[in-house]
Amino acid sequence: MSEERKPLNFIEQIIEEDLANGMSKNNLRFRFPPEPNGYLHIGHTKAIGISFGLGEKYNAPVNLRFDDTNPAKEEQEYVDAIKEDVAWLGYKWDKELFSSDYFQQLYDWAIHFIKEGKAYIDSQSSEAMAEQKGTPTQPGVDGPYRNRTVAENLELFERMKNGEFDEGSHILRAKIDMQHPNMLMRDPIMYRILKKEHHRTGNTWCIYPMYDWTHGESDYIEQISHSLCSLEFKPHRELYDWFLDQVVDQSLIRPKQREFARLNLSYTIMSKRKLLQLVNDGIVNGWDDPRMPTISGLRRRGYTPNAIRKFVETVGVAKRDNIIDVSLLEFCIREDLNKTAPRVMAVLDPVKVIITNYPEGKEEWFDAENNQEDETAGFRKVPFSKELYIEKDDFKEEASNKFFRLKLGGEVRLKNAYIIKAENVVKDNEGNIKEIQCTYSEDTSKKVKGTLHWVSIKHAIKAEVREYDRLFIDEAPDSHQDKDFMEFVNPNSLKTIKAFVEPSLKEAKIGECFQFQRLGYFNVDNDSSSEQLVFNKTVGLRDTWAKQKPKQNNNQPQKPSNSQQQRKAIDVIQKLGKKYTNLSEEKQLKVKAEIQELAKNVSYDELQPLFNTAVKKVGTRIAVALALAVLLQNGQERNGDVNDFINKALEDKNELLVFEAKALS
RNA sequence: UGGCCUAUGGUGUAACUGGCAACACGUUGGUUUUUGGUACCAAAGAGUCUAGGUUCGAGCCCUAGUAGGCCAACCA
Repeated sequence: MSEERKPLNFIEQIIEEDLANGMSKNNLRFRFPPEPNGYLHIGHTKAIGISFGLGEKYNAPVNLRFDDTNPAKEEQEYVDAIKEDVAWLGYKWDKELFSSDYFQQLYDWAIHFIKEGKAYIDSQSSEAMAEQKGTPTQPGVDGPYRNRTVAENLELFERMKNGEFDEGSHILRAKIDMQHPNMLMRDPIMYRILKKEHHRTGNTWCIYPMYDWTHGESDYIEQISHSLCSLEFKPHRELYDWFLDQVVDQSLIRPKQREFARLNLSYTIMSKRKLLQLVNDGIVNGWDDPRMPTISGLRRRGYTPNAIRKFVETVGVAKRDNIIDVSLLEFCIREDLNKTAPRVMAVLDPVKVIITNYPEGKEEWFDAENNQEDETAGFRKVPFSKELYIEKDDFKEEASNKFFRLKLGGEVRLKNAYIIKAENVVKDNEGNIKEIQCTYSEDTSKKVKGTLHWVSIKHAIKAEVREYDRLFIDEAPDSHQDKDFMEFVNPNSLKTIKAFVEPSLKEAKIGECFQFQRLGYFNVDNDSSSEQLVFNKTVGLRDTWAKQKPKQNNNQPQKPSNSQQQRKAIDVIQKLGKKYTNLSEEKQLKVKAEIQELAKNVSYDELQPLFNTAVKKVGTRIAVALALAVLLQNGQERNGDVNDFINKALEDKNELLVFEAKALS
């Protein structure tokens, strides 16, 4: 078997390098460290996928560690929800751990720091400390308590721990460097007083360690080899390493923090705080609302772990900011459901069809294939009768032959049943179509272009269908400095429909996924009961017909084409020039004309700097020559610079350039 | 008066560590089809932010610039 080299992402490359440099594969260990202060969302799935994915790839353990150092925000409810979500995604953690497990060890180390003169108690207000800290562009200054004696520090810290002081009156800081260019190194806080009950340690502690102090040391205690987090923690790495330096035993694994770009999805927000606001403001009905990008929301919407994992895998891992198009997510769920979801028929927006030549009272039960993508899926029975529903959109009195659904005088196939022909329509006083009268033919071998889905009115079950649209109408709702993301909330993100579904769906269970043929994928919502079936639309089928129809809603995002036009002519010329020499002769002529046209809007001052373009950049020089010709024609005088440029071009070995230069001389 | 990170088709990620840019989504055609779905075929779309440099050769290395992001919570 030839070994295929699958490209490695930069984190895998780092690991491979470490392995090559002698690290044992057995020492590989990862962790996923959520703070239990909210629900996991699709963005977290990337972090989960990276660390757990590495665990699977290298057969290494992955800990689930709750970063619970702030009792004010964290709750058991979130711990449970997070565990459920990670497990649902199909990942298995090695140990379930909590940073709070390490509070004693952290405390002991802190004492050690104080004794070594590497930490001290500060007793100022947070405002005073913030002022001394400086700004990103200005260094900080030492505070008045920075040089307390070890004995004094030890005593105060002891009393902090014993609860003798109020919140905010003292803190423990690492003693590093108040002038450090990295603000995180300007004597960062290690402990603060918080007289709150902790979800796990109760009232044992009233001082709690800060993230920076806790995280690296927790990694070290657990012997995590690679500690992976998102980009905004990059500046923390220096501090992470500093803290580690103070305690690390050379014979043990020293964890490495590495950072990747977090996932952003178009038309979506990822901030827990903002998601919470949607919940609190009643924009959505809870964290698991199917419109939410939370894992629980996606689950309820009908997304599968498979699809989400595939998505995260496809998205890749790198270090630059990104916005992933939701269409990729939709592709992943369609791809998965196409293979697995049983097909059924449902009519969401019904219009009545009467089959005039079908006997009154007769019914037939046809075999219908459950899933042509899956041979083992089998068949079910669907009932047929004289009166049916089809979709309103599937009928037009008159239409061009591009419309191959039902029209007067035309024939279509009813999926799994007969071919019918529309003969007549009955309308109410206002001209709305009340029923379509058709005749059927038992010859089903005939070739007809359209196939429609339908339900027998007599047998159909009423069901509620919830159709969702994106929650925001802006591609990046929280990226506008001047506008609040709430301004972009889509008021029509939920549409509730009374639909008719085939009777086989009567026994459908909560969570089950179906393809409503020709419409999309739907799953049974939690709100569903034996009296009232409720479906969520997970995602529609690809609909190439909809694209052909003239667009009715002109809310199309404006094309960024004007920004293209606004690009300065000289820049465009430069760009065109670059590829000039690689083009076919025919295309060269086109580009040449384009450059000549653009050159009319170029000033000499813009062009002049390009005269000394590097010799090897022939294409650019040709473009300059072409533009120069236009300028000269329009009265630009030939000065020394111009002549130098021309002469140099004449001496070039590239024929095209020489040709254009000759035209100038 | 700063530090750090990033820059490749519309989007995302690659490019065997320097050898004339690939894959997926999306887009556009077409074939098949009892889903205008799926599957399959094909096409268009970037010459790698700019300018210099090193090199026989640069998307990969160096220098300078530009643009974007992150850093001033007793949050994580």
